[in-house]
Amino acid sequence: MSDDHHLWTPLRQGTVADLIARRILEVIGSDQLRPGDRLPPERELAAMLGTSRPSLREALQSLKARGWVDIRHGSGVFVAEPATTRSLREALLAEEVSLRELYDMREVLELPAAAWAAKHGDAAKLAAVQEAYGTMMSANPARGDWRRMQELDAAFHLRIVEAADNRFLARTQGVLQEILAAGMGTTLRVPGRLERSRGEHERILSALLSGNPAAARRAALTHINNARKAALSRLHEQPYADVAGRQA
Amino acid sequence: MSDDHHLWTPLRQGTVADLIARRILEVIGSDQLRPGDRLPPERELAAMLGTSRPSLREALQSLKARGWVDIRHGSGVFVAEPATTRSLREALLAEEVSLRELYDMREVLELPAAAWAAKHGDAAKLAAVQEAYGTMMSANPARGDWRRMQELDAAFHLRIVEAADNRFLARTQGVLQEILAAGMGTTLRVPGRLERSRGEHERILSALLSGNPAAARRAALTHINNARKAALSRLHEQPYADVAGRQA
DNA sequence: AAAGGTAAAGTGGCATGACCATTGCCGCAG
DNA sequence: CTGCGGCAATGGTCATGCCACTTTACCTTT
Repeated sequence: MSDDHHLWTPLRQGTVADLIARRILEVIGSDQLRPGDRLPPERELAAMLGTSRPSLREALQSLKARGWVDIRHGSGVFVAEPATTRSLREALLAEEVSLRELYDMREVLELPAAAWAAKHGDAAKLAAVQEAYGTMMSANPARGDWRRMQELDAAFHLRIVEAADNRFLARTQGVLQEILAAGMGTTLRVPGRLERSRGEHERILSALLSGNPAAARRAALTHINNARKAALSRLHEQPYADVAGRQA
Repeated sequence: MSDDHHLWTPLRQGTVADLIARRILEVIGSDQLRPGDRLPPERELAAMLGTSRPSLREALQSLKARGWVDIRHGSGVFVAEPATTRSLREALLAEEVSLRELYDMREVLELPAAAWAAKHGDAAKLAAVQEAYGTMMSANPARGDWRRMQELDAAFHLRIVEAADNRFLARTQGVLQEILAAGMGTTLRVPGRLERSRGEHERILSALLSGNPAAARRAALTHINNARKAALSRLHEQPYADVAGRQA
């Protein structure tokens, strides 16, 4: 059989509910409708779109799940605030796996990785670790650019795992970091955490460079445990302080 | 006015669609329904939940938007595969990972898993491990059904990891097993391997049931090392003999 | 016997229409 | 001017019927 199938696109793609959802997103995206604005009543909107009310409602549920609209019984459907959107998405990501599971997984991956890197890591990859360390140390946190600080931190740990010379391990660590970053902000903003973290990083690095697997393992464990504590304290304080009261 | 309002909780919280969605998530989260499984037909499920089909459909659209289910016109509603698992597998299949890396990864994942399962594993999940063990022992290898033997073996190890109560860990192990199975046949056909493997499994299981983390860890390490040797010896003989032509 | 087409059953997709529940406003009574 | 009661607007839920897609089994054709 030939590979012409990609030439033919369906006349109408997706279900009606999906089409409606996309259409509404277009309108919101084009600023014809701004956060806080009310959409037309379901009955009217369905008529305008030439569909039934159930189909429209399915589309609205989909948008609501993704945090784009806010449905209030008795008053109407409103375009949601962007802040609400973001926190909702984060909450959903966090719901998938708990913080405990994620940090336990860090132990599973990073302790053997540190040990292996110290034992077998070749010079080039260890140099990459060292370079990431240097970049991180020279970054200035005064500007409050926490996002960049987090990226540098993640890069440092990823270099270590890569030095362990196991692609499966490295890939898994990459996915773990993604989830961790998406589910919560950096833990470095916890008072005093940044300074302590730097010291811990230094201990890990020197253990790697001196080729001491046991020390590298211990240093990594200490670091992860402290990061875990910081993450938990951050959760207990004021999670999502900027959207307080707007939650469903 | 007094602050008694928190004493009074609404009889039923949220809309029916939301309740249904939460209910389905519970079922999925409790592992009674696994990725790839099909949900009951909409009509039946709606009847079981005591609601109407439109309400159920709204809930399904919400779950679909959040990536929990996969709805296929004409065939059914299926539990979706977590995005993390999918991306991991794709990335790993693209680049060819070596046997060494795969078996090293088994150590990384399964040693802590065995230790945790022995230490904290709840009775139900340990019972699942024992059941998998029984099924594996009662299977008759005389029929030469190596594919089934391998599946049972993989199931046994997966149950252990699941007993460690970490969903991220369990998913990663699932991907690892898939790749291991796709890349090479079972190592159980190596002469004498089946018998030795059974003894090793028995030692792991008894360590788990007696709640001895250190012993569980040692037993798992021994098992993996022996499996690695068998895999290597098999590789030198007739690599991929039994899976030729069965690949996608 | 193998290949292909066809019909039927199972399942999701969509529409209609009716009624219930909540909210917010407006007018009326005090 | 204030309070409250009712009414209209709007989302929430349900029942029912039919359409569209997928899959499977069977039957025809070669």
